[in-house]
Amino acid sequence: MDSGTNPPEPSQDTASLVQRLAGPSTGKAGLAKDQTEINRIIAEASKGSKFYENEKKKDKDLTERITRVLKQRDEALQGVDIQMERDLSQYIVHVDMDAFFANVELLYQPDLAGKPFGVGRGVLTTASYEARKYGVRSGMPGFIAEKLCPDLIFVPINWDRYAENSQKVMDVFRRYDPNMNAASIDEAYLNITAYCKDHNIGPEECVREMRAKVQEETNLTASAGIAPNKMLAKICSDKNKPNGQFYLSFDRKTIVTFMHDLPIRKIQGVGRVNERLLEAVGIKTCGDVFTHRAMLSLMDKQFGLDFLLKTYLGIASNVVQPGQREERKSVGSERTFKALSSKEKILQKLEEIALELEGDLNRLGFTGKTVTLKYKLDTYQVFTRARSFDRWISTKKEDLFATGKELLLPELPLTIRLIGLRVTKLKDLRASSPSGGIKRFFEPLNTSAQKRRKLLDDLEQSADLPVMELNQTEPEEAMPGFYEHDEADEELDMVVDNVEGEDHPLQIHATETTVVQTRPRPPVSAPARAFSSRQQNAEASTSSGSRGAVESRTATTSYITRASEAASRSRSAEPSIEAPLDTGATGTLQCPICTKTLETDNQGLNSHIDFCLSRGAIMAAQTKAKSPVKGFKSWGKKNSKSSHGKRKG
DNA sequence: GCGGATCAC
DNA sequence: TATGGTGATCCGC
Repeated sequence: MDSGTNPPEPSQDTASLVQRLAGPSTGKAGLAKDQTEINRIIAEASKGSKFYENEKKKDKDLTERITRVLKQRDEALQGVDIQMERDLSQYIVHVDMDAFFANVELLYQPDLAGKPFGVGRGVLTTASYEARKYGVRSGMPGFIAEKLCPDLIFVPINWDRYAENSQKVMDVFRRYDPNMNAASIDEAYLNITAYCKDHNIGPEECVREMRAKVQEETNLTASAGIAPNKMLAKICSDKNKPNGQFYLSFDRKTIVTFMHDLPIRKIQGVGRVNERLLEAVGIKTCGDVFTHRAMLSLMDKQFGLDFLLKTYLGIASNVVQPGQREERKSVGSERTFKALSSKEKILQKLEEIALELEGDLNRLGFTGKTVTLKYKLDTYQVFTRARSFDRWISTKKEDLFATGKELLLPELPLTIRLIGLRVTKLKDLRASSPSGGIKRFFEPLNTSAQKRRKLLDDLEQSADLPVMELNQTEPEEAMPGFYEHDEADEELDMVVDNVEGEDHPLQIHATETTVVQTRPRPPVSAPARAFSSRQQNAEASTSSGSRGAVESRTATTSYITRASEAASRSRSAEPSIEAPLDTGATGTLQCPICTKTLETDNQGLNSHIDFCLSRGAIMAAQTKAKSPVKGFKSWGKKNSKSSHGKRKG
């Protein structure tokens, strides 16, 4: 910007010095050119004076201090990495079946080979690889897929087939890790460390062998990722898909490099919405997290600094265990249909749903205390209405229907395209109840196999659960999800300890985490905030087995755009996303980390935050990580104010 | 506790 | 002309 003729080193100093000389009142309004010119004149006039020399020295000192701070910060983060290496001991594998539904269908309908087809109707759960060449993707509406590929063949869903084949596949996986975690019908996490050791083979060879076994026994192919933790393994399994595998070298440098250019969207828990929010603040890749760490620390409450930093460093849980306990939180049923306005017809749909729900509740052995009605208008706006009871509700269709009606009737008249009922605040009727045993728990579920749910429940149950676990312990303390608290936490704690030891402890007020929790953490992991909630979600969902689109995360352009448009259309306008920091503003700012009040501009604040970050932020983040997690919320207080009307169509 | 949102699959 | 279903979590009320 200014005198480019200066020697290399002073150039930077000069800029800040000039700024310093200009005094604290450099408003941002004046804007660059005028202000720089003014600053220059002031600097020129001050030259040679004692004041000038003193300021020069002060500026130099500050610059050096900042250099030290940055170095310290880098060392701290490096320290985390180094510590992390201690934890590179486990070979974690994520296996993902290739185009699972499509390839299973090929086993039953060989004439489909080489043809473009999709599984599903309204929305495709899977597209054959042939169809993908046309741009057809899972999650894509059928009519769009058809436009992309007029010859597309639509194959109806056959859950029985997928469940059966999934069983076979999982059985293979289990040979390599008895504690394998079936993350969904076509995905699993394994820890093959023990297997590799026992059989004296390397992880890559092991996985190659396993995938070959799968293919040999099921004629289905799988892709896999091998990495030191689940997050990385999952990302890696996508790298050489289909029918490939990717081994992420277990050294810090490789991991950091790997993460650096990785689109943040690849991280589990970062969906379309958060991708856009992060993009709006300049974060597209995991490396950008580091670049914008100062801003992110200010946005901690919204984004979850802890989660993002861990992600940037490639740190995540490496605990693999079967989806065990019955931690189901809800049972529900919903159906989409041609939009209806007639009260009678709508009630009929509701009754059908009530019947389905009754079946599900009884089959699964649950009741609950809260019933939630969900309906979607023909405008696609979704609403829910709930009612809680003091008692366990009756799971009889008539009673579910009655409650549903009670919730729905006041809303009418409406034009509705979906109705659903869900029961929450569950009670597990088959759990180690007062007198009963788990008796029917493993009893074969004979009925007609048309229900995918049942099949998948079978699937889960077949993962031999130790029976004793179930009746021995109080429901409360049979809490294995506890481990989900990954070792990363402990390691970070250690690192922080080290860093703290080097210097005087910086005061860290847990800014928003009211309490530093020393109590045992709640069931299931409570890692970072925000995104982590979705991680938990993913973890938890493994126990019930999800059954949605296979291979979902293949972003499609057009309809995604439309979806988000629709979403924002119903609200006010697109939230105008402004730079959260006024880059030139000077004033009283509060450091979000140490909560200290600072009289500085943004640059100063940034420097200060860097300072805090290098020593305290990680610890603070850890502290917070141990308490229940907050979210990834609206954009700060400033515009968080309700755009939140409760209107309905 | 309720309702809206987001996310995974 | 026709965009799914199940389950989980978080936040602001």
